[in-house]
Amino acid sequence: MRKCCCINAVAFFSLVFMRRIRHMREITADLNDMQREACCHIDGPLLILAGAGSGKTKTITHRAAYMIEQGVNPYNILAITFTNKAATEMRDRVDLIVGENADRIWVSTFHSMCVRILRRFAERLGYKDHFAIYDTDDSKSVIKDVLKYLQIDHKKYPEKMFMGMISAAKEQYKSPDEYERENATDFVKRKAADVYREYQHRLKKNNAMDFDDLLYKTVELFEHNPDVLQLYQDRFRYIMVDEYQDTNHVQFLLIKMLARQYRNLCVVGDDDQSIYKFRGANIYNILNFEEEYPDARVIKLEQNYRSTGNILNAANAVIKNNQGRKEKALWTEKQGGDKIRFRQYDNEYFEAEGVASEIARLSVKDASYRDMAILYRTNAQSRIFEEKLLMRNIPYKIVGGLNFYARKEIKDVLAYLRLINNESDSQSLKRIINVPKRGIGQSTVDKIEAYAVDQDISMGDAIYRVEDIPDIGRAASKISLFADLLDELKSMVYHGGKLSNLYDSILERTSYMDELIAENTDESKDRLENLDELKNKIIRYEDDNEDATLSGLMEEISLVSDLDSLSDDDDRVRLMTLHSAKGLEFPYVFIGGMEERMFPSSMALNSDDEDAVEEERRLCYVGITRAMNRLYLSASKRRTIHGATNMNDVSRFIREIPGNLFENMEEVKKQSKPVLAQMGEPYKNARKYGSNNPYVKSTASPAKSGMGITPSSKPAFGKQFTVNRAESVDYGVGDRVRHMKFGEGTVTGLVAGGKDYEVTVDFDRVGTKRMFASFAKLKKI
DNA sequence: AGTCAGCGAGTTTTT
DNA sequence: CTCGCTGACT
Repeated sequence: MRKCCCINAVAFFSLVFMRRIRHMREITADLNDMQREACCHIDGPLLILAGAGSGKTKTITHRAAYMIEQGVNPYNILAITFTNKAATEMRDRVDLIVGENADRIWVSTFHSMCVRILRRFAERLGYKDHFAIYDTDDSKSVIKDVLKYLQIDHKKYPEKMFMGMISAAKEQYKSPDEYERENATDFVKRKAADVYREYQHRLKKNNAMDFDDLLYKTVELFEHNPDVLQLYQDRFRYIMVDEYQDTNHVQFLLIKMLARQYRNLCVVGDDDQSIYKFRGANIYNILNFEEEYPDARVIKLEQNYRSTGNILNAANAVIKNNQGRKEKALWTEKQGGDKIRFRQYDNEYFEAEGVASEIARLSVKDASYRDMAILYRTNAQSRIFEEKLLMRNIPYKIVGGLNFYARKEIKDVLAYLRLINNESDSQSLKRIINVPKRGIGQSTVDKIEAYAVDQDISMGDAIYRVEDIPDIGRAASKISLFADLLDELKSMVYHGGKLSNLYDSILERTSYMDELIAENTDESKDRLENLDELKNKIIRYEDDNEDATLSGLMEEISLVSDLDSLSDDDDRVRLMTLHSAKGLEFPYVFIGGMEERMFPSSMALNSDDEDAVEEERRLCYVGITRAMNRLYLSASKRRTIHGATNMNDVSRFIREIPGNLFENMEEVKKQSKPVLAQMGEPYKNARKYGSNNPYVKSTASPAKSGMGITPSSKPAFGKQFTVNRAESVDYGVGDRVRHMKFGEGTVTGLVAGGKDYEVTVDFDRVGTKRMFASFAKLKKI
């Protein structure tokens, strides 16, 4: 019996041992030499310079798995990523390799890591653990109040300027006092220091932190509480930081503090993909890593597994034009491949149309919609692409863009939830005290606020003392009703009610939903849909978290972006900014707006910062390297921005790509010549004066439904690329159709014009309209 | 207190 | 072009 046990024990251990050996081999088996080296370097500082598509995620996930196999307790591993999506992906992939226990690795973004730490030790900083997280909108309205309070003219000194300065100060880990001291001679910055100080004061009053505070306060916490720092240093013996080129100074400090004891710090990044300088990312964190950690091992991953040779060569050719980068040479085994397609269109409608028609073509024979992405420099560009995709019934998804949580109805309801969660949150209170209308006007709100400031209490407390507030008049009873409503909702939380029920109660008790239903417009229907969507998110949160709490929900909502919910399984074309595309890959990539002043942006071109254009170029590099099989680049000769039409040269980045990499080399050469060379003498002078010049301004009135620029643009503007052939339409007289703006209606006329169909529709809401089929967004229903 | 018209201003990227 | 704000009016 006993012997039997022994044998079993031996067998068991050898089994485990063999499994481990096998695993070790397995873990590193499909890595290349460099990747394997990075994977197996566990102790001491390590810098992995990972070029685009070089298997970076694979390497670090395998590294985590390898560490666990080597006996490192997963509990002692911290992996910091830039986005929640990257965090989830990393966790899933480690799970896949090591199975159980991987969930004990702490994988998170900088911000969510900080929130977790701060919640636990909030009181050491004078905060309550239910503190709210303010987004940019919230901050802005606080700043607005501060400016009013300090009697600073917000027209002369806009909120945005102060926000930028305060943010920059926080990223540098500068307190208001330090900031003031360092800028004593600068009039505006001295003012900014005052705003900064008062802003922080108010945030604290509201028991709220902004995004920058999350990082700042964590560093502050560690600095003043060695015991807390010790706790986390002990826990995080192995630290990995992804996208290290995007870290700012506070993040640098944070990591440095945490890693000080064990020095097992592995950072991964690519200086060529540093595209967040505008929000404080300091590229020198990665460039000078070896100076900070002289004993650091440096490993370069230079083999690209993603893109074909042509695409990679184009990317290399572009990025080569930047100074001051770490020399590296990405290479691939996939030589050749499809050549790059570039095309310049007459205007942005034709450009979008061209892209949409190519997508339609590809979807028929080569690819699924999910394999394709349209990338652009600014969110504003998405609209036209959206229109044209809609017209062709191509399913698409806009990633990022105007944040779901930034919508009015969502912010309103969230403000209720936030206020219930954190009664000090005056900002949320002000937002909803009269939403929906309950007869509490601005002057009343001002009186409550003045009283709260005077008594040094929050507005949330003040509304319970209406009888003490001077001059409140007959609004008092209304305020009390509001306070009662809040009490009722709060009690639901105290009694452990479900969050989704709380949500329903809010909508019900405030009649918020009823009002929208009564409104019965397309817009209100949209809003109702969004509210439903929010409810789904809440239910999903409850399903995913056994210990679902209101503050947990608020946190998730503050820190999770649209980007993170991007799933691979819905078959749609992805539309997003180049920034959002970082870290993703697609077989077919379209980059639109390849024009001077679009990309590189006019901001960058006008900037005194020499590096501004280089950052744009890095962005271009990021964009190009997203493509696996084929890359489409497009530009538009004319583009209407804010009502004015501009003529733009083809982007310098196009000219930086060697001609032989293009499918249509000759055409590209012709098109990428500056516009004035194509247009001839009379227009030369016009260009110099930029967009305010009458010659450049469009004389045609640009059109409500995109009809302003007709297909027959003048030959004087060089070679034409007519893209819109006559569309065939799938509806006829008598059919019901839906228009994006005008709603539903009945087709009453359909006339074939020279190039297009002229459709007459009798809309239910707005009456009869006549439009061209290729521009109207009509869908048969 | 609430609504609505008219005006001016601002437009890069986001955790 | 599209918000957002102001100020006059109901």
